[in-house]
Amino acid sequence: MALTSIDGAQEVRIVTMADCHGCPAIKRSIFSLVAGRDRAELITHFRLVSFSPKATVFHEGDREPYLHIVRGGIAKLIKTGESGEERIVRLVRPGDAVGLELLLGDSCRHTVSALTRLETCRMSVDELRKRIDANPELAAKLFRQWQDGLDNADLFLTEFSTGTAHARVARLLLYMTTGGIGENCVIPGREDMAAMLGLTTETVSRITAEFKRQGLMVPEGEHCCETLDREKLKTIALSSGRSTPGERDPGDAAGGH
Amino acid sequence: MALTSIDGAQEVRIVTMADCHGCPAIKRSIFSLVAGRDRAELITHFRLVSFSPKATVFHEGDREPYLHIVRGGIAKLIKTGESGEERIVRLVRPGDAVGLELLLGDSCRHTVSALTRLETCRMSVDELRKRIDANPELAAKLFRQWQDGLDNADLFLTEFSTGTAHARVARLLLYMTTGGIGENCVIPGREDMAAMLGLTTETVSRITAEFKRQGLMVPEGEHCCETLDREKLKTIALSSGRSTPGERDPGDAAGGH
DNA sequence: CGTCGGCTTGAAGTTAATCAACAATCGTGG
DNA sequence: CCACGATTGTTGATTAACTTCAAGCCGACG
Repeated sequence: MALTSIDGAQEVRIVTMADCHGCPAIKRSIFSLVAGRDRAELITHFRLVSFSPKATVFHEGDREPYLHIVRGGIAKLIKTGESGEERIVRLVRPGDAVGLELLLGDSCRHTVSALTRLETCRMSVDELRKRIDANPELAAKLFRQWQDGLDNADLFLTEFSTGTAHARVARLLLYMTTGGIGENCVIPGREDMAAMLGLTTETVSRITAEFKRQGLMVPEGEHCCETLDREKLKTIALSSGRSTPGERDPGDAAGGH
Repeated sequence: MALTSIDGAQEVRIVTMADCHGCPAIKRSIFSLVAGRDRAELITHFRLVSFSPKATVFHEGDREPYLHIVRGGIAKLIKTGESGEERIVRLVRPGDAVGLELLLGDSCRHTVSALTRLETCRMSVDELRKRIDANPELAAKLFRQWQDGLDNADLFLTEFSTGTAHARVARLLLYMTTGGIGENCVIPGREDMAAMLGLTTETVSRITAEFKRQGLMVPEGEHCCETLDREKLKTIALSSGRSTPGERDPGDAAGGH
């Protein structure tokens, strides 16, 4: 067995002012408005943590003393069903906080793990609570974070859990490679895609393979894909699925060789 | 055209202290800790609003000056897709707030309408904002509200958008008649169920009919259902669906007559 | 009494899951 | 550097599940 429960392949470091300045998440972060001397004090409570892909940040049900703000990379939030199946309920990107529920004294709602290489800024829940009481603007920032989470959840519900398999895959590809999440061009593994879309890995594989054959996506490097035909994918994302009626594409049918 | 946009079949009333005392939502409400003189002042900004089933509270995209706290009944939050199809992304119950996003200056995220007869306590967004700045405990209450929304969204994602149609319907029935939502015994119309489960009304109808024939649910009155076989429904909710292999049930097959 | 909306049912057609095999890729250690 | 086993991705054949289209039913209501 691989020691799945202890895959905290992480590394921890003190945070410097330089880290903060270079932080790609600073704008969206809840601490964006804390500056100068205050920030200097604040960051003594921070730690930089990095996780290799698939490493775990939280386990569902745990009661952690820290929450994390994502600095770089993408993390997935997983709910494990009673029958053991895993469902990815949303992805988080730089600037998002994970573990906000800890602020309320609750236990972790999801298992959070790294989809890509992940870097977070870790902070004590208690410390954060103190600051919230003192600073109403911070509360507003947190409202926004929660709202972002909700919007994200709605997105997964409306875009990734509705419609045909073709439409879902198309929508996910667009999502992963546009403003929403994709700074670069990250295409998750088939299993992760399946867990986001409520499909099987086989189905996802078939459909992505089909898209590739049709030239709608051209893989570049590992889990990366620079060129995709956004327009056509958008059509598929909207329509109920396959090639638009009337516009059959003779190219693919014979694809299997 | 039916004036669909103006189906605000509502009635508005000033709020009295007695209303507050009798409020079934008082415990979960964000204002639970405001009492005495403060409350007396507070409620001058409240209005009681009641909606008949299907009436609309908010329209997605609108910028309303009020948010609502549900006092009684159940409301549905609807997202309308680009192709016009409606998806119910969650239900809210007494004590829940709708329109929190208005606090952040955003427009309404969902079309909110009454599933059952609905009574809400309406409040000015601006007034609420003032109070938040003055009262950190209120912020904490709001955190909780947002978190409840998130939990609810996760529930819809994991319970109602995954698994076979049988499992989904079973889970929804259990949800509607247990702690989660169901004080009484509300069974939504087939179309609403379909919109929550990502299925067609026909499929939902078939499955509920099947459940009825098997005696798993016995309708009582209009959209109400007192007796249901929770245990068997739980089994169906977990398993991938129909009668467990080996334990075929001879009762149903001939059901059609 | 007739019509309308919501529910049920049937038959046919599609779609995606399942089971099973195989290919490609990765990481590891020889 | 290559060989090996272990993942991860691809593909096919088959079956089960759900949708679609179409019709009929029932109760409410004008």
